[in-house]
Order: sequence, then structure tokens, then C-alpha cells
Amino acid sequence: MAEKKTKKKQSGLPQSVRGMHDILPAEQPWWDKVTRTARDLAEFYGFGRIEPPILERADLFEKGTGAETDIVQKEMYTLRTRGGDTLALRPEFTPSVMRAYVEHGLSRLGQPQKLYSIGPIFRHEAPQLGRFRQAHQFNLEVVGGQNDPVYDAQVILIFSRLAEELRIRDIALRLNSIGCKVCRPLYRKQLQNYYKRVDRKICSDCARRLKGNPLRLLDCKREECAPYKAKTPNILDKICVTCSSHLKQVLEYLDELKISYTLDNQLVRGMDYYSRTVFELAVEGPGSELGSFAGGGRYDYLMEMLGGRATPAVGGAAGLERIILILKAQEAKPPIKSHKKVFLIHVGETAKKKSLNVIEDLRLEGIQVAESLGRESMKAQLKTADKEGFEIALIFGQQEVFEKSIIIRNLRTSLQETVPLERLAIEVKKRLRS
RNA sequence: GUGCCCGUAGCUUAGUGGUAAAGCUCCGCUCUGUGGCAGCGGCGAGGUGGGUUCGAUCCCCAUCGGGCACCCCA
Repeated sequence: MAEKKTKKKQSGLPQSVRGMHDILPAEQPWWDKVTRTARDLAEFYGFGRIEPPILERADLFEKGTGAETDIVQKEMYTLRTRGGDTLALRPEFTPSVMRAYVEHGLSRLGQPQKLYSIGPIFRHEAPQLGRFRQAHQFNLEVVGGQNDPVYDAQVILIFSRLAEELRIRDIALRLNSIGCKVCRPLYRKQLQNYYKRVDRKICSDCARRLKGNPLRLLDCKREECAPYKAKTPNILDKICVTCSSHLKQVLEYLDELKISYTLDNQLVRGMDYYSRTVFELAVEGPGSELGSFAGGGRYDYLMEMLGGRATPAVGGAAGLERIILILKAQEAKPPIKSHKKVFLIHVGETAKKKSLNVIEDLRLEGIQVAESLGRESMKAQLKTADKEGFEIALIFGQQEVFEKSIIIRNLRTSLQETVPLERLAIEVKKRLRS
């Protein structure tokens, strides 16, 4: 009875918070692989790493991401400080990077500034596979300089190379232009006029958005709206010459890079700040249920929305969890964990004590050594070494302590040899090389 | 935030209104100076809280967590 109570108490331990996940050691090889690939790519293309704080003033996102967006309206974690400021856990990187760009005078450095980040973001959503309340993003920003379409292409290039280098198959790139402040208002008007004729028949969400954010109607997936959506005026026919030639150049650069794409004139994204290029990357087949794993676009007006001077910018973000889920869905082999090669086995208390410094000596020689010091039986230690796939075991017992020697045993061939302790590092290195 | 489905050891699963079984894993022993195999043994569970009942893991409710759809997005 009493025993049962204890058990109950233990199983009553707190669970992790909804939508938040532990990334366990077994998962780390995937994370290492993905983040390393992302980092190497970004560095190669001349991006410098910037890690803004997770916590920002909430109004940064209200102004930047957009007070009208779902992300800010219903998904942002906000909190009030003791001093009365309202802060938010970042729901995305872009506004933070823009803020940092101004705050630290990066506009006075060579332009454009190419910046990348890797870290967590937070959105209060209904969790599902591939949708978390804490997720990690690989983020790219090209800020400043001219609004050169070559950077739109380069950002897209990096995300698609990321997918390729990770051996993700069946990648689908969709892109669109949503115009600039000259042509977009005209298109919005046309869209509103078009929908006004049928607004009784569209869904309530669409009816509501028709006034404030009509472009979002293109994003509606409801059946009742589908017939009207299909006949919607094509934005690509309506954008101005400057915008269409900008898009055309982006496409030419992508062609040059042999990156295939689909123009999707109904692609619209959730943030308010986009202008011209918008894009999304997803996969087809296994993993497609996760939706897009990367997306982004151009946001030449964002800096002004934040209260700064007009500064062109283009960027995007890839979801690390989604990429890993896609890799698993496509049955990629888990990345091999590069493990240590040498396992030290002690026999007896004296040897255990002395082995501490044997390990230290090897560490100073750059040899990674594992052990199971908490285990006493030699058998158990050997078993562990074997199970974990070590090639070389070092056996250190009474006799060896006395002789100042150590046994080097090859666990594959079961051949072993006793060497003087002072020659250990040299002998191990010799064996590791072959 | 809404609707629906789900919740038994670390994992995969079984079974039952009378408090639960197995495989794998893990730990140990056979074997206190030599691993892989084998044999034996051990740890370990019905998310949580209530209700109904003589009695609940099973039925009901709530809550937490997961999943699907919507919405949105990475």
C-alpha cells in the first residue's frame, strides 16, 4: 500500500509543456548533421552568424511581423516584466535581425550584410507532427545595398542546396511575386472587386479578410471558395513592370543555377512585410504531409515599418525539426555518430585510481577515451566496450600498475599486447592510424 | 482557438470490472584478469485527478500529453 503511493507520486512527475520537446542524445546526430550542413553553407556563401536574444520587446514583432498576422495576434508568447514592459518570445528571427542591424550600425559596414542564425522560435499553436510551440530555424537575411534579385536567388539557392546536401528527395520550389507598394494596392482592389460579386458564397474567414487583407483569400483552402479562387485575377499579370522584371531576373538566375521551380500565382505568406518575391520549399511523396520546410521572400519595406530608413532585404527560414522529420520519412540512414575509439578497462581499486591519470594523459595527447569506471567486473566492462563498438580496449590492472605497463587489446581481432605506460599514446596512435 | 481519435514497462505489443503478460532493451549471475554466444535471475507499466462500483487499468467526467482536420506556418 505504502509502496504503491510512492510509485504514484513518481509517475505524477510533471510532463513537458505542450508543444515543447526534449532533444535526446539519440537525436543529436541528426541535429549535428543538419546544423553543420546549414552552417557550412551559410559560411561558404559569405554569411556571418548573428544570434539575437530569444526575448524581445513585443512591439518589435507587432510592427515587424505585423499586428494583423495570426503569428502575432494569436500565437505569440508575451510576458510582462516587473518594470511593466511587454516582452515576447520571438516567433521568428527577421525583425530581431533588422533591429540588430540598425542598433549596431551594421548599415555602416559593407553592404549588403549577409547574416544567418540558428536557434529556437516560439509560436503558441496546436501541436501536431512537424508543428511545435518551440521549433528551431535556420534563418538567412541579406540586408542593405540594392534590392538586387541575385540575392533573392542566392537565398533560395542556399535552402535548396541544404536540402540537396542532406539528400532530401523530391524537392518542390514554388515562388511568386506579390508586387510592390505601387502595384499591389491596384491588385488588391481588383481582387476585392472580383470577390465582392460573390462574397455571399465564400467562407466567413474570407469574407472577413476581404476588407483588410484580400491577398490572403488566395491562400484559402475551403471547398466552397475553391471555384471562385480558381478564376481570380492572376497577380503575375497585374504587377508593375519593375516588379515583373525583378521577378524575371530572379527566375533567370535560378535557371542559370539549374534550380527548378513552379510559379504559383496564389502563393501568399503569413507575414505582412513581404514584397515582390515569396517562396516555399516542400517535398513531394513521403514527408509531404509536413508541409513546407522552408520559406521566405523579399521585404523591402520592413525596415520602414520598424521605424528605420528604407533598406532592401531578402531572406528566409528553414525548419530544422521538419527537415529531420522529412529525412526520417524518406528513410535516410541516421548519421553515424563519430565515437571514440579507445575504451579503458580497469581491474581493481588501485588500477581504477591510477587509470584516472592514464585517461588524462591520453586526453592531452588528443586521444578520446571512454570508460565505465563505475563498473567493477572486467567482463562487464569488456561487454560494454564491445556493445558500443570500440576497436581498442586498454586493460589496466594490478600487474600493469606494478609494471607501469598496460595491455592494448584489439577487440576485432582479439589480439593483445602489453606496452610500457610511457609509450601508450604513441602505440595507440599507431594502431588508430592503420 | 475549434472538432474528432488516442494514452498499459525505455521501446513494440497482449489481456482483464477482481490491481497485469510477453519480446526487445537495461542491470546482475553462471564467469572476482578477458567481450560478442548461451543459460538463469532481476529492475520496470495502464498520464494525472475525480466519479460510479463491494472492487476500476477497463465504464463515466475533467485535466495533462500525443495525433488528425481546420486555421496558420518552419
